[in-house]
Amino acid sequence: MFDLNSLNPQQRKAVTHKKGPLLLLAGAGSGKTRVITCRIAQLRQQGVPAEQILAVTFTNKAAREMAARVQEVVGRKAAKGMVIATFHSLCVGILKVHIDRLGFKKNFSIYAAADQQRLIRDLLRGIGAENSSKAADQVLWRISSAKNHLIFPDNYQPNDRDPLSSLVATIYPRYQKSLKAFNAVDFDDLLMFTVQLLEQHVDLHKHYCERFQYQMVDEYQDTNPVQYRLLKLLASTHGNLCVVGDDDQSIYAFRGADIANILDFEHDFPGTKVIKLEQNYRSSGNILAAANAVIKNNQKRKEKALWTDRDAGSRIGYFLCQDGEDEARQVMEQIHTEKYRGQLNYGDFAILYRTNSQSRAFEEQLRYENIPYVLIGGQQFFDRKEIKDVVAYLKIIQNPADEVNLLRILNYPKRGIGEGSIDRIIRYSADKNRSLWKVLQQVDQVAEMNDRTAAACGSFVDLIKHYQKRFKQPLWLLETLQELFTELKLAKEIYRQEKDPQVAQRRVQNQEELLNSMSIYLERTPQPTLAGFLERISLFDDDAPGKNDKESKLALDAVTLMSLHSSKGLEFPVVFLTGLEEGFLPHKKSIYETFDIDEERRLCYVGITRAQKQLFLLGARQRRKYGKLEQREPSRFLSEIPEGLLHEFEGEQPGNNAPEDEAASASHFFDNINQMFED
DNA sequence: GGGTCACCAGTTTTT
DNA sequence: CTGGTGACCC
Repeated sequence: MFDLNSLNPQQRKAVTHKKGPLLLLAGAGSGKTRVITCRIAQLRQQGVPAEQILAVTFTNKAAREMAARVQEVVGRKAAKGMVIATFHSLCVGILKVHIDRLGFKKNFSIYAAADQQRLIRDLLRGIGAENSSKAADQVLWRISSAKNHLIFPDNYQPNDRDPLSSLVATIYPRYQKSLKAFNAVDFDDLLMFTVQLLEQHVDLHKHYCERFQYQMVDEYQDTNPVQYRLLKLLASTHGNLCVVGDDDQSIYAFRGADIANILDFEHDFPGTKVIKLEQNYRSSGNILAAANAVIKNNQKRKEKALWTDRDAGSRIGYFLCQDGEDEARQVMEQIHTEKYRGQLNYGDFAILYRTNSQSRAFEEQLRYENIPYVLIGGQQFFDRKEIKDVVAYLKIIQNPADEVNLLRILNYPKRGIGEGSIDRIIRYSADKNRSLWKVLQQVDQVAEMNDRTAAACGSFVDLIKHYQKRFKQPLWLLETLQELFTELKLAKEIYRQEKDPQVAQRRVQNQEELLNSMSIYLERTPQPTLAGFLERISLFDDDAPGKNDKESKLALDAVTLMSLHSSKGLEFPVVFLTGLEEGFLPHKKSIYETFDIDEERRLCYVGITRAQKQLFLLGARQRRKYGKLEQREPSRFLSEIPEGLLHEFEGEQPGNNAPEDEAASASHFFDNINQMFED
């Protein structure tokens, strides 16, 4: 168990709160995860059955960590039956049981971005609209945003002033209809349909209110309107809703998060008890003072101020650099100095920036200096073509109605079903109003289908049916997957297509990661099924020990490079907050288009509060952008930090004569060459 | 079906 | 300046 005396007074109050709505305003580094786990333990101790406890997070990582810590505190047995899940997996769990009430079959597929985009592009082509990936993304973005606001296709109102919205009004209903025909739902549907189910079916609503009498929500400031509605529904009978969050760290407005959810919580849930956690256990005094000074410029916020009983620590370094390269070099210099001075590892440093494109200058410099680094963000494992191809097979085996994925693999690897034949099959399917899968099974009825193509379709159908049977054997999932790889000769196909053998090898290895993923799934799941495996990977609950996993990346001893958004929730002894210039932070879009400087300020606040011991702020006087040199102004947020907290450095002297510069970098270059030979 | 070239756009992104 | 995409050609 845990010791109440080890908590500070506010934490203790939060942990012992039992009934009624609770708003926990948890500042950065205030030990909120600890409070959540202890509160769950406390509830159990007071006799609340595990089954009645629900804890919701945004990310799989957060859910996994919370589950692990709860188990640590209360023990495995007392934790059994609790639901600690992401919003999405909670909803999948509910839909898996009840989605037939919405007219879907229970083996429904989940469409991720790539599947969605393919479908939207098909639909755009169908109405003769511009079918570029960017047009599709725009439409998709609007549909997603509608769904986040619980606007169903028949309620979508196009806006006369906005040409895109009339296109969306056309596409959205068709998109939704296609999804249903394919027995598929997208990520936003998972939430929207769950809300719909609970709103339309009183018995289900009642059932889940009784089931989950105590709810805890982490990162509540990031909830969007659907999530809010879902929580409101679940809390409507017993109302023991405890939300934890920090309005100052709300940085996801662009994807629908509504900061009003946390600001208005007391109003929305009458009788709310509010507790502020303001003692910070992460950062030194100067860092907190800077963070507080910046964030207090936001008007709409819950008043709070972080404090610590630790030392002020060293002052915050500010480097006004000549340009982007100079900025990168200053960071390197500080890494060398601080690493030596503080006996630190490379893993203790993080370089943060507003936009991912800013990582390049740092990457180049780090590589030049032979400093190990990891780049967080970028292409996701399951977004890679070779992975999507294999997953498409699995999805078809599970749900042959899924036509987006069916078309993806019908002729991959090539089996002699050309574009023309595919067109004829699609047209026949549309004419007769029969599913593609059905048409493929009676392909001889399609006119103008030559025998060879018909035979190819036949063997494709047989292949899928064969594996449908094979994958029903839960004990042989891994072997069957291996068998599928071998039968499809996927590795061969990749080597054939990809000229660069190294790239090809990497892609084959990526596919093999999927086998690892499966074997981990088998180890952890008492009753494994193909559907269960697909659900995991569709929800990005990526167990693959892949190099692209944020957690395993952070385990290496390497400097971390990531966007401010990705950094939320993490901490590092030394943090470099880079690109502190007008146009980057605040970003120019926020200045001229969305007019939400406050969100940028929160982003800055998130960056500052990642630092434990040492914070460096950097910005450049000029920067090369889109090929030409641009003058830059220091960020307005810098002037919000009291001067006494800062220690200002100048970067390279302006007008440094070129010859000297070249000589310096040349000698550096030879140093590195020499080092290489010494190894 | 694949390779090349011209053109365009350029914030953040869990699930 | 880059990377990604679409059109076009073999």
